[in-house]
Amino acid sequence: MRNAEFDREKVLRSAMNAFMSKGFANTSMQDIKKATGLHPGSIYCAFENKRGLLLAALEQYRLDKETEFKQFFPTNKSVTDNLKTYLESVVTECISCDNTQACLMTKSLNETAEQDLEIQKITSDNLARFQQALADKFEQAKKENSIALEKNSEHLARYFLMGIYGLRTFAQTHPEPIVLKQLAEQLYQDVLR
Amino acid sequence: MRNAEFDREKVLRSAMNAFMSKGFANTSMQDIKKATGLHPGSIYCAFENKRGLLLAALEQYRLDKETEFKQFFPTNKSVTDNLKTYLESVVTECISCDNTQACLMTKSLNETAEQDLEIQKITSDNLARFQQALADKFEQAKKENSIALEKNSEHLARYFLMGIYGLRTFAQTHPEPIVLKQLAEQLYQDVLR
DNA sequence: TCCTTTCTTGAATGTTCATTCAAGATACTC
DNA sequence: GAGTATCTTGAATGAACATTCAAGAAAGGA
Repeated sequence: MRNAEFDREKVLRSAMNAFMSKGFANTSMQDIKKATGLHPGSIYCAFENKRGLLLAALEQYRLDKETEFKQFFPTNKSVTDNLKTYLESVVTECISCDNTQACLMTKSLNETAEQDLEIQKITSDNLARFQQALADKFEQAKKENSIALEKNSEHLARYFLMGIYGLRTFAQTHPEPIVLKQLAEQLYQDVLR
Repeated sequence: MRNAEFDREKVLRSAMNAFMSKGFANTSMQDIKKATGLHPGSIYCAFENKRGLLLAALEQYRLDKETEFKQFFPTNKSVTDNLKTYLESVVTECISCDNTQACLMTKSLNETAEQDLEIQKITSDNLARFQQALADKFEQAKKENSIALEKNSEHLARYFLMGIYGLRTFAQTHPEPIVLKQLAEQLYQDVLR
């Protein structure tokens, strides 16, 4: 008997970062070895192949982001304030120009869109799940009387998500903090109007 | 003496489509051969290498998109109506789920961001140029009294562009026409409010 | 302490790919 | 119509890559 030596979560987070900064196709096994510290054999033993590593990394990313998202919504503050804080954190993430600036879901969706239906489904489903989480928050905001009852929570969630996508792409060309904050501010205003 | 047989613009448009549907890294020379009808030797003779082909395709894309954009702004109609028509055309393009749905600029920016500074600069500059074209339209809209004079044209252009980016990404997960049209409609309202 | 089981290692493998190049084809010039 | 310059062709090349595997290392059980 002998247990695996590596920490699965750490390895997956390293792999996530590698995929986010270089993309899946441009990340070689050597890059992965450098990032994770694991030799090819171990990777193949644990995740079957490079694609399997991406699938596992996507799942870990989902878990991490869901946990992170929940932490932005403490019940002692209003949902709308929390949404604002969350949006500001997205901007902060965009500004801190490290390789983690992209979203692994959208990046993978973009790269493997037409070529890998399973990955397309996984990423689409996860983004839809995030959208639903947002819709739940808007529904809650109605109960707190922060937004009008006649508003459609699902539409608001879609629009907010669209804004985040846009913000992220925009940040790749203009990483100027002031500009990004201004855009986020208007997005927030427009959604909560 | 002998002239080249192929039509450079046609070849570049075929290459553009190949790169947009599969991405740069995932498009092999065989794919390019199939798409353009040109054998490797001819490609290398005309564009130096695969990357050179991308650079030429990016330039052609810019030219094509600038021409297309101008056609959306006939002077016999109001700028705001033209902007609306343009936005609707973006949605239509997203819906017609063919491989041309993505924008070659953002796709290339996403894929080669950290690895190729020259391509990063080219794509960023071209997107900034597009943003300026939008700002000009908003400035013009002020003169037509369609938007308030105190509005900042540059901010409006950035926000509008952010919306287009978001719309395009959103369309990859939800290509439902009604939803996309609704999002575009609100974007238009929010910008012109 | 030794044995067995499992994990780790990294060189070897075979494939895919961008790129090259020499032979062949074609159009233009004189 | 012959000669030449240029373009086209596609097989050959070599590099990079994902993947495999057999040998070595380490941990737990007896």
